[in-house]
Amino acid sequence: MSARSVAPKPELTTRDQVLDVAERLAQTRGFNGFSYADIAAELGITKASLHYHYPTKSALGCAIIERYGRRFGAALAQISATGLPASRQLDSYVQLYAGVLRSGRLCLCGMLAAEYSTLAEPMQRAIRGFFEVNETWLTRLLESGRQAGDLTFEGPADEAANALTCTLEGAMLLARSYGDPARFDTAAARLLREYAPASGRSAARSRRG
Amino acid sequence: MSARSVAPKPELTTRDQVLDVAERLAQTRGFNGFSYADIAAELGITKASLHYHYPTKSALGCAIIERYGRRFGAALAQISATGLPASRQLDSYVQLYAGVLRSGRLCLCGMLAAEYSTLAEPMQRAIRGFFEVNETWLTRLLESGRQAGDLTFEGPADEAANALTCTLEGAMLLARSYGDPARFDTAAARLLREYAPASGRSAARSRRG
DNA sequence: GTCTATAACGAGATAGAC
DNA sequence: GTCTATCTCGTTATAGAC
Repeated sequence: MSARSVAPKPELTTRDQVLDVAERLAQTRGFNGFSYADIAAELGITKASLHYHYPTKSALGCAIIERYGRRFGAALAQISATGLPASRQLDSYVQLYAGVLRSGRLCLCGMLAAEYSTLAEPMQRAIRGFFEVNETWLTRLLESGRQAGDLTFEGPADEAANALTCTLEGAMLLARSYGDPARFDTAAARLLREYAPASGRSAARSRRG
Repeated sequence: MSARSVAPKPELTTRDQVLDVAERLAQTRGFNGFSYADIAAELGITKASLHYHYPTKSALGCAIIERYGRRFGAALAQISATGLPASRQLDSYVQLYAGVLRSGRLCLCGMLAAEYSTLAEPMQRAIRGFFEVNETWLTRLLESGRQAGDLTFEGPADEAANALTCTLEGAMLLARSYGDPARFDTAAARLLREYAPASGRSAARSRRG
């Protein structure tokens, strides 16, 4: 029985460990806020070894975004696959962001959006790609939710999706500056009340009223 | 007639010119995205001269935030002084942000919020101070506007103010990444429709309908 | 108030041994 | 695949002349 035929080994390759550390640093300190030396120190290897896996920092940056986007896309697909009402899927979507913030990080691409003008073009392209995937998914969710009478909002669904994402990204940024993650939650709760007034927490409200 | 008794001279001191350049760089590239060398080159002076005016980069950072906050506060006071209906004042407030974006910049403190964890504590404190001034002003506007029947929103005014700011900050970030300032405008227009449904553009809508 | 010169360090990156 | 050693450059910051 070869190692390849059994379940994937829990041990991570150095390549993946590097990506893990770099991703976390990028989400907490920004791409210009960490160096190869930081990663090397944390993993107990040398900077030279890092360059073997990721020749340039820009290449590392692209790899981070790519993997992050892949995982994010998979999470969206998983939400879609539940077949739940749009309002519930919207809640799950918001929880995706909330979970990142609770883990002490910001959205990778929100972070990189701030540093956008200092990043190499391949990284810029990858960031735009992330937001486009996000917007496409969210637009479809909003559109179908409105048609089903489960979601309520005015105007084009893509504009609503854009506004929604802006609020979530901004809320992460401000919540961390205030050192108060609850700020994200209240902003998110307002969004859900706005878009899905008849679902979830409104049951609690009708129990109260 | 001494120079002090006449109108303020248009010539800026080096101190102010440094602040101007540093502010613009911070708003476009982030605080970790520029160096003393960048400022010195642009002004045609040496790095050593910069250190005479601002001994450390952190001191420069604090000075930038302080002046930015002072100007922002003055702009808010000017809006208040108009005595216009809250809905119109809210529109002016949004235009404050729109103007910054149109000039090719992001909100200074939104930018610094992303780099927050890498900044010295005095800068962090200044950033929080900025957001607090902002939130206090906006909360009062929303509260008084709602009481006057000019604005409509649910829940505590401070939570609404927080959500509103999140959307504007996030919209600036995303609009620039997309290279599409109009994204900010559509997100802002949605906000105004949400909070002031009976004012301004609704007149255009009723003319259409 | 601005300069030259330089210190002291950290960054990204490469060559070549093992 | 990881290491040692090194390069080159950019960074913040300081000393001291003018």
